[in-house]
Amino acid sequence: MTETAQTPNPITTIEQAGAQAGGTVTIRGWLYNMRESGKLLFPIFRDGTGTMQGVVSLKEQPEVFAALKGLPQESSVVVTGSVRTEPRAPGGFELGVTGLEIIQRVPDSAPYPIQLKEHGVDFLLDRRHLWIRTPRQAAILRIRAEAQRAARNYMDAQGYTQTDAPIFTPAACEGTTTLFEVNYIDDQKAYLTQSGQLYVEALAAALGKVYTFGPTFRAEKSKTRRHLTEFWMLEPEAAYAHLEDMIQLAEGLVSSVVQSVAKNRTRELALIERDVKALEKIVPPFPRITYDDAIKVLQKAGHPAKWGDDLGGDEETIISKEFDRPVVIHRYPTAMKAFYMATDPARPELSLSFDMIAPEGYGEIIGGGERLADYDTLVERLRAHNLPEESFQWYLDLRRFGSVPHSGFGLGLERTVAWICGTEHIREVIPFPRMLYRVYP
RNA sequence: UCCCCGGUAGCUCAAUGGUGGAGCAUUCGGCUGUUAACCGAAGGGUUGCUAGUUCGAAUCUAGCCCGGGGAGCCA
Repeated sequence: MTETAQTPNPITTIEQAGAQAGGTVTIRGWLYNMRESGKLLFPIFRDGTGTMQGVVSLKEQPEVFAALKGLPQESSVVVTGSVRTEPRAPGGFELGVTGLEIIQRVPDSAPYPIQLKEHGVDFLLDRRHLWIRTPRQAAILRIRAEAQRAARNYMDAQGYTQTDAPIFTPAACEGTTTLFEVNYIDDQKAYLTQSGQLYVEALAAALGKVYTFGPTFRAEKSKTRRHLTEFWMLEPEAAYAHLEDMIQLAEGLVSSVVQSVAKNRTRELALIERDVKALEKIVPPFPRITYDDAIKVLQKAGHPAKWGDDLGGDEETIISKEFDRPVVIHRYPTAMKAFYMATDPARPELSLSFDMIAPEGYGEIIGGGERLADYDTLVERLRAHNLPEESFQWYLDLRRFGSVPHSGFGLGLERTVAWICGTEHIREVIPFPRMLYRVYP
């Protein structure tokens, strides 16, 4: 592509174009769609920042008209024209096109596959690399970026240092879920991390308050709208922190992320038709109930739950529907939580754990709690969970050398963003979703 | 791994066991304010695969393949 900077008109983005009404600008992008009406063409351009309608009249711009007429969807173009206020145009502005440079013309023999109409999920996921060009998908990805930025800002402001846990790990962090095994160098086996949890504990003992924010992998055969095999998790961990500290941090983090998106991505939220009012209500403190009370709520709702049962998706939905904000459920039975979870000294059958359940049935977005600090108890738990002790020697070192109370949690980015966006499925909120039976494109 | 639903034109979907259709997309024609524009015409099919029942199967049966949703498990 040739450099077009020699054009006398300023190159601008569609997002910025409205501010230059009355002026002439150049936009570099793609032809999103085109409507024709006799001797008038209404091309709609997109450039990644938005879409803008153009107008070309045969009478006034015969050369541009001829070049544009019949140009297939998604052909790349550099267009020049005058920006003007136009109530009839979507967005309120339109571009009176006076110049057109076609960078690449999509061949007529193989037209762009994605139309401006509904498609099936399978079709779209097979063409995810093109699907992300549609305004809705682009808006969701911008909201994701805002959520990530806001999350980092909040953690940094709370005095947490961002660190990074390894992707290759020698063994499971938690014995329960399935791991992706990879061939490491010279016949060694390694696994893709399912959580940075253990490593972030070591980093907390080194740096005090830390968090990681990166991809994690779970080879679970889960086929639901809430699951991905590769997803991003933000995992804070703080030395000398207790359960209550983490619940408050989680409330602050989630509300800060939601408020930032509501404030800074209003255009995108409007485009995907998400009710901002529901988001503005997300301010701390969030409702909290104990696991004990959660069981009672379920029983009152006519659900045959009994103490000791795990809370599945249906149960979470029943509880979350009682509130219009995320709800914190804390102190689950020790038996149903990971081996490293600390127990409640007042009631040893309970763990100092908590989950945060998003409203509207989006499920668990946070899981965490206080960690076991005692060496002997931790060794007992490793054995009880049938975990290979030799792989955890470095982790046990954290209890040998200056063990302290410490706590943390994991926040699932995609579930959080899916809830904020109100998307049907979690796969829409990550650029290239990795799911059961789907690793293409 | 288990349970439920689906697979028909490029896409979204119709079609009582009796000649496989529509809208959109594509190509051609028309239209000076369109809003997934509209109007007219044309091309486009091994009905997921295999076997079976039947005079006759997109339709009924069995097996397999692929996809979706859910359970379990989890963020």
